[in-house]
Amino acid sequence: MKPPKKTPTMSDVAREAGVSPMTVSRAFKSDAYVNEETRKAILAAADRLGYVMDSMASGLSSRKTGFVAVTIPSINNANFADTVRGLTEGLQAKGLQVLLGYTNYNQEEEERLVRQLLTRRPEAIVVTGGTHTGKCRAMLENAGIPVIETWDIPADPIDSVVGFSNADASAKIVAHLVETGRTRIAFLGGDASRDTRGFDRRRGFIREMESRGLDATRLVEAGPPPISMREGADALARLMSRWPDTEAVVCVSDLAAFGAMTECQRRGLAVPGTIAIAGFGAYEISDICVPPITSIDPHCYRIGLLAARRIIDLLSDGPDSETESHTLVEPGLLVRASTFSDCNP
Amino acid sequence: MKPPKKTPTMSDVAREAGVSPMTVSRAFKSDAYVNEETRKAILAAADRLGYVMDSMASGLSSRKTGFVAVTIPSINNANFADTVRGLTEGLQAKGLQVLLGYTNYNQEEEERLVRQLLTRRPEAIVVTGGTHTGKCRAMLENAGIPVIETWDIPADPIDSVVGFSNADASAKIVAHLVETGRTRIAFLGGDASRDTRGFDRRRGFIREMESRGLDATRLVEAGPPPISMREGADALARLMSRWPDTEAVVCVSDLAAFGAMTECQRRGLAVPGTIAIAGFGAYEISDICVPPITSIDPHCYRIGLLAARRIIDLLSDGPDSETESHTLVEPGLLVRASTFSDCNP
DNA sequence: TTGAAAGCGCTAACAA
DNA sequence: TTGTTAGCGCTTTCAA
Repeated sequence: MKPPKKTPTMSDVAREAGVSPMTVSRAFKSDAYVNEETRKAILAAADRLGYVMDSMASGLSSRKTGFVAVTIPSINNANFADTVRGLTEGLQAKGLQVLLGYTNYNQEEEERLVRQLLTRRPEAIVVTGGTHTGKCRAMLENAGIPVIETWDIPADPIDSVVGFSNADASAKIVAHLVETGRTRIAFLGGDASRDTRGFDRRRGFIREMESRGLDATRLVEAGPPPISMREGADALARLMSRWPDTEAVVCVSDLAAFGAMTECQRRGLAVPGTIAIAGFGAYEISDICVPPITSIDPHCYRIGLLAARRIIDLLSDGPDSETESHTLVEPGLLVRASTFSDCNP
Repeated sequence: MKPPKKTPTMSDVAREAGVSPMTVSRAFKSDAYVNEETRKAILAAADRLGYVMDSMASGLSSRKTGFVAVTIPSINNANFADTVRGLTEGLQAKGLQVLLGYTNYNQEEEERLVRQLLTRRPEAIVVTGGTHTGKCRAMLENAGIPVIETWDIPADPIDSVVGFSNADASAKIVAHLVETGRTRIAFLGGDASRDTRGFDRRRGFIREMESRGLDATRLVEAGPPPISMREGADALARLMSRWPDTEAVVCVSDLAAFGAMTECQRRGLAVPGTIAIAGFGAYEISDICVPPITSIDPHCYRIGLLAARRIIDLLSDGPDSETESHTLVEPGLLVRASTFSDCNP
């Protein structure tokens, strides 16, 4: 299976085709001037030899690796996966390839990862969130490439931003719950210390509750992120034993929300009759479960796509920038039956 | 934000530290002989300059890029995400980095992707499944690196294999359903033509049904993969209108199974009383939903981990191979309340 | 323990 | 339209 012979190089192809290596190089870049017949002959020779370009060597020489580094908190999350899809698809047209890494929701891990990724000399880097360790931030600032922070509106951005306010998203949910008659509302999220975006959602919850003169102390912590469905269920159990008269729960994500809802089903608590439940993320499950769960759509795919556009814009050296340095992607409120009886099918 | 000065090179660090570039190179490889004080001075100089190694140049020179290429059908799937986690974590100790790409369950796309990935000169490549286009297979065979096929037991393996029989997994489910008294059993899956693993599960279903003398024609197609929860729900609706007396459904994945179950809830069909539902993949949702769904655990993370071990084994040039060329990871049957009343909580 | 020379596979820049 | 020269940033190999 493993032939001992080395992989052929451009010179091998050149010899096979009877041209110089440079001509082979041109033949592989579609935009270069090469005689059409020569190109055909070269491509045929390459095919005969099973030649595959070495884009590492190419990148070293041209100073264009074709990589865009991307960090996400977890690879096992449909939201971030959608953002990565948006990036991949948006970047593909320009021949840019995503180099992905995940941080496990951990800033030290992010620092390690960013260092490793920069080692590959990406042409741009996309990070999730706007909070980093000092060293990580310094590396990003000194990398000399476009940096895009996403999924957040950082107070002090490094460079470009494509994101939304997690706090405002929570506020939107609170407003909806209050408008539909609830006042005893709880927030179910992760430990305040680790998940910055989850923490922002919690902050937004507290701010909005207090601004409406409501009690904002019903806060249940479900452990470090990511919060699983199971943890959502357990947290709901704790919530109901501590504050049994709770009328609504704002969950840090749809996964926690769905877990909480299953716990309600097990306990015979009617949703939304006895307790209303809201999530975050517009995961498929919140749309299809019974009853469907009210959620916030952060437009994950779109965030990726806009980040890709911004990168392409920054990398094409014309000064005719068509994208903004800071792009706000306004999250949408999806009102569904878990908070609003008239929505019931 | 973007300093115009170029990123510093090893020579810059060497000058700053008053040594030769070669010594700097050694200082960064922990296993090389360098005076401890010299190393400290070099690392300090590197820090002062904000130096980050160029592993592309390093890879070109040493012929070791540190990449392991990995292709999965979809990035938005918890099962494949777990396999990637296993790979990433298993490879990390040896300083190998996963270079990930996804194929959208499409073999032409896989061919394109494999070509692109080989361009980066990975030291090994892991692919999902054992069916590829001819060109793709040829590229893999000629790449001169270890190739691991996963999530399948290919009839004609390219090189190493870490997987399981999708057909046998289905058969296991059928056996369980028949043993618990069902005979009118349906299979709910994707279009037969596209998703090879889904097709294998369907094949296993038919084989097992027929071997038990049961009718194996209740087959509903839910479109091209991936099958969403929504498609699972729609397919169940079609199933019940075509064969209303169906007693059990074997679904191609837990996501389809959960969608199907929500449809049952909407129609007032009792699960498992009226109809039993089984899935595949041991996704979290099948464990927590009400009732929990019987599933097959393919041990996704373990597949990734074992593939990583195999790669490390193959790459470390000692002939003392501790791993098998073909590793079978036996899937586990998770019997839960959606097929078995006594399991009800 | 350190350094000098050569070159990994490719492309920019120039020349023909 | 094609070729030549030089060199990208690093490591291998050999010598000191």
